[in-house]
Amino acid sequence: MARQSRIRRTHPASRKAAKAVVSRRSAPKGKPVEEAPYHHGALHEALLKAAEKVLERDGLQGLTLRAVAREAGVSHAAPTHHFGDLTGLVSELAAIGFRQFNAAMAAADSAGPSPLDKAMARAKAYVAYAQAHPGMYGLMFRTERLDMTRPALHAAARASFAGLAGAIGASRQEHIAAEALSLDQAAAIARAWSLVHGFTMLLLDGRLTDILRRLPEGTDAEKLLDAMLRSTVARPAPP
Amino acid sequence: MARQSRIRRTHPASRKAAKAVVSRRSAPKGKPVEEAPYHHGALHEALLKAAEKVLERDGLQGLTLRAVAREAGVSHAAPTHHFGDLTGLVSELAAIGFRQFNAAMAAADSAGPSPLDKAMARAKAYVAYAQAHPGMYGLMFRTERLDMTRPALHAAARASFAGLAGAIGASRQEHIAAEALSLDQAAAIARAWSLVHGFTMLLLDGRLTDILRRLPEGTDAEKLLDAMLRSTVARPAPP
DNA sequence: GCGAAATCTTTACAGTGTAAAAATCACGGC
DNA sequence: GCCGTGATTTTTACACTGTAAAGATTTCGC
Repeated sequence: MARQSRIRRTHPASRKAAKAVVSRRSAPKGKPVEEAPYHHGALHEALLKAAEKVLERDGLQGLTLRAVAREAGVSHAAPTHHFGDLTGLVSELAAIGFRQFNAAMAAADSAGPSPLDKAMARAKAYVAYAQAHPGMYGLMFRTERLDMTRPALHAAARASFAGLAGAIGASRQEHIAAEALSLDQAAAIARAWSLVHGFTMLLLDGRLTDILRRLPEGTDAEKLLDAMLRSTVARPAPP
Repeated sequence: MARQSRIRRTHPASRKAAKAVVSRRSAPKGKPVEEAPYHHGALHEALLKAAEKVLERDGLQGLTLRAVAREAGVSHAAPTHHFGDLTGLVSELAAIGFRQFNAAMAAADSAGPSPLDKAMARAKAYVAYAQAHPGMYGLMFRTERLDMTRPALHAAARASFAGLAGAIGASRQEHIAAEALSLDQAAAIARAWSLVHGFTMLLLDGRLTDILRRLPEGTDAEKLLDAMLRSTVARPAPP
């Protein structure tokens, strides 16, 4: 699609026309005088970093193959060799997102004495990651252009789910097997995941701003999340 | 973006080159012999119907202005005059989706004697609508290209939220004011909405297939939803 | 060192959104 | 009745996108 906002292009026109130019590729923040070699050397990772930058700066709409190539200072077709197509790039980036997310969840796991505190801390870490990296979370959960059969993405997403299932199992003092699940266990997992994922999506989509505006002065999303999780314990009334 | 799948185009090339052709525009299922007038007459609604058709057939990715114009048998620029841009068309279509959704929820409201049964019926109707119209639900909740300030969309979405809030209030035997909300009320609303919306999104995204596969033979999404809602009542352990 | 393979650029093409101009028709005032 | 004005629709044009194919350059195994 043609985006309306014009974006500055960093890639110079042609090598032949750039006789006097010292550096053919000028990465946005790279050292200025380096003679950029024809072979980048570590373009794979550079493209992924550029992609994350573009994603968080311009959103999902702005995350295009050509924008990433511009950000990395290479020709627009360079990413193809490393990722095949846009789905490939997006999937690799989503895998990075899942690994970041897993690390954030693991870090939150240490806090809290009681299992209830642990669960609250995990839920808050979940939402906090999504708020800190809205582009990434959106990429991981709201994009149809993900190829879940890619090994890196599949493994990272699976690890994320295993962490969730393990936490649920621990809070119920059960072991959750890798294969079979009881309906009760599945319901507990689906309930926890749906609750926190749904809240996150509604929050990122701005669907909760109306609710937040009607609350007492200065009540933010985290307070609402806290109250919601607490009410899940105290008040057994279903929707 | 350039889509890979070639799509047949129904719109003939040029009027001047179509001397022998009786009907200039041949709508996909219209009566064959009608001489299509230059002015369509009801193009606005025809475009919206075509858009819904394209959405449910080709998904969000396939919902383009030009595809809708082809489906309706008009030139690719015709929708611009009626909707301004793609955001306009998508927003009007989302408004239709919210109205459909509201009607489905209202229809489910009659069932069930106890308030708990009512709540379960509402939740099931919610998920059922999304499963029956996955494209529409995705459009309503997973698209950044929505202009929520458009009157039709704003009103329809607001009505949908009011229905939810009203149902929560009824189940708590409270009146939920249009302006102020207590933290407790907001938490109850956020909890119900997050739970059902999160479940729906995970389900539509295929993120629950792993869970469903590990369940006893023949357990489908509705059974899992039922168990999840029931466990929300019976089991007070948070995530 | 040298040929083969990997990496990167150029070129090309079909598809997209959107703006502007041209064409066609409906309709109200005379 | 008819004519101009405005609404509706098509044509044309352009910048952007993904992707394929071919050429240029460098690295690497031998």
